[in-house]
Amino acid sequence: MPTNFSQNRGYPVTKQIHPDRLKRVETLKERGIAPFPARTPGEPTPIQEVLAGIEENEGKIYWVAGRLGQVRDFGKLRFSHLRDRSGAMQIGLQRDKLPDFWPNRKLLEVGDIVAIQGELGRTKKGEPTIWATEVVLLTKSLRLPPEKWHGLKDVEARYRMRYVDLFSNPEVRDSFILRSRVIREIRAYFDELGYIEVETPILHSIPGGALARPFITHHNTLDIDLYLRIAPELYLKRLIVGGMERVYEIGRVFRNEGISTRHNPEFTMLESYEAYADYNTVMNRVEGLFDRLCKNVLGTHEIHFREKTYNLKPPYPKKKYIDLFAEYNDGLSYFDEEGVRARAKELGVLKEGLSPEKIANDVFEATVEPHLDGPVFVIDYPKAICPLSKASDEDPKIAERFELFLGGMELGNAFSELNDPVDQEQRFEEQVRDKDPETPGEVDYDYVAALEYGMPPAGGLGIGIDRLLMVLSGNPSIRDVLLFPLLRPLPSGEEPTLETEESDKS
RNA sequence: GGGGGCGUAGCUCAGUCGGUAGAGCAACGGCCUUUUAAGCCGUGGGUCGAAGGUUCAAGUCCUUCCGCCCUCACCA
Repeated sequence: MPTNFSQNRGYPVTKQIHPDRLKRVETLKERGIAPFPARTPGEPTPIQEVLAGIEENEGKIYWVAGRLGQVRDFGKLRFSHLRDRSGAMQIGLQRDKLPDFWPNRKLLEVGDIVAIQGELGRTKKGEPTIWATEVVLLTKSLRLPPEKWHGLKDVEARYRMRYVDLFSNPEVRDSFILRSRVIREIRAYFDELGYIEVETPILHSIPGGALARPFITHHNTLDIDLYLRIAPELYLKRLIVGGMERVYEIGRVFRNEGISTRHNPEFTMLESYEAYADYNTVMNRVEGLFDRLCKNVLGTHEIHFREKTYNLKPPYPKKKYIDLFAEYNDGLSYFDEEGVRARAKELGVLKEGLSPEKIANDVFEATVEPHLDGPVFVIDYPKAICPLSKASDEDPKIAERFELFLGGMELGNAFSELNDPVDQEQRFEEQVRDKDPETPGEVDYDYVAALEYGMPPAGGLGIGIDRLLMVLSGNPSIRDVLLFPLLRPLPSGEEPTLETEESDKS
């Protein structure tokens, strides 16, 4: 009962070891065939390559290696498919071509990893086939694979046993190949703009750069608590102070918060900072990046996500936060404290003890965000809710900040970076006075010191890579773009030994 | 944390009004040299997520618990 993960009786899947397969391991050994040999014979050719050259290469000899599919047995002839990382193709085993192997043919079965040497040809119906002249078992599979036609559907089993999901549902692998290509293309984009890719600490002594509860850990030798980073922001801006001028980091951040279709406690963030730029520059960068991803990776600007279609051809509309606020709240002014308060109460989002700006922002999130399918830049946020953003030269109440919405989700956050050390220090100290558990408990004075040396005007960007991939790949849940999403661990228990297994069966 | 849904064979799923636990694929034993969800003959396989309760009788009804999914809340 492998997918009855919930039953409280220890390791859940050992029962899947198939007794007949264990016996076949013994038979193999008796016949002098290693079930888990160290060496792979020949040099396997990727199946995709074999198939691509079939017209000119028919009759040539190839080694291919991969996982064996279901066997179709005709007595003196057996067909199966073989799948490797690049694709799948048919192999044909004929008694007359495999006199030595033939008595052992039934020791090889679906799920085993094998290498096959043989001549590339076709069947009577034209199916490209390698007619084996050598068959070498590389790894015996002890568990029954999921059903050939439906694959593995049970979502919990798919996430917990992604290794099975990947080989039994080939389209899953495609999502992760897409992920790899998108990230490579992001790097190429920033590299070509002269950005330097950097790696900054993940263990922080003061969590900062975002508002979120951190994970706490402990360093034994120093005997101090450390925090897994909630954002790389403050370190990256130190590099701007240091004169690196254009830097980006793609890395994991950790937030000790809820899990949902849009949230995983660890996720991948892109952050970039560019000196002598402002948030307008950054909007151009985002458009350039998305345009490039569409052209070079997807081959289209039209994407489908959660039953809706989006066009990612730039430019994207820019809408002012204040205007959107009024638009979806009957013309109510963001700055009308009493009106906003009443509206929050009416919506049921009013919480006591919050600043007027935060109340207003809750109203914004309740009334405006559901309508932001995007792509759209929401620009010019009230400065009071943007502690790391620079105020507009024209209007000191407005911060030069934008958030990017796409697919109804907040995908990115960016601003003209606040580089006034006095202003920054005051804002940090206000945060510390606030007893909100998500605000830092300590001012990062070292970061303030960095600003005191002088940080050039800069535009910074943060994009949630996983959410971006959800939209680009059309997967509605963040778990489908994470190879190993966080699930509650199974109850620990004694894993039965194989001997126990056998005696259980008898 | 609230609400809703789900959990039955290795996998995918049925299971009516409470009345002996089902199918397809997979597995096991055979036959077959052109199949590709191969076909044909035969066989085995279940603590129905767990515990408790109601009942003559529970996969089915009730309670509690476990896990997963969706949703709301939360979420720079």
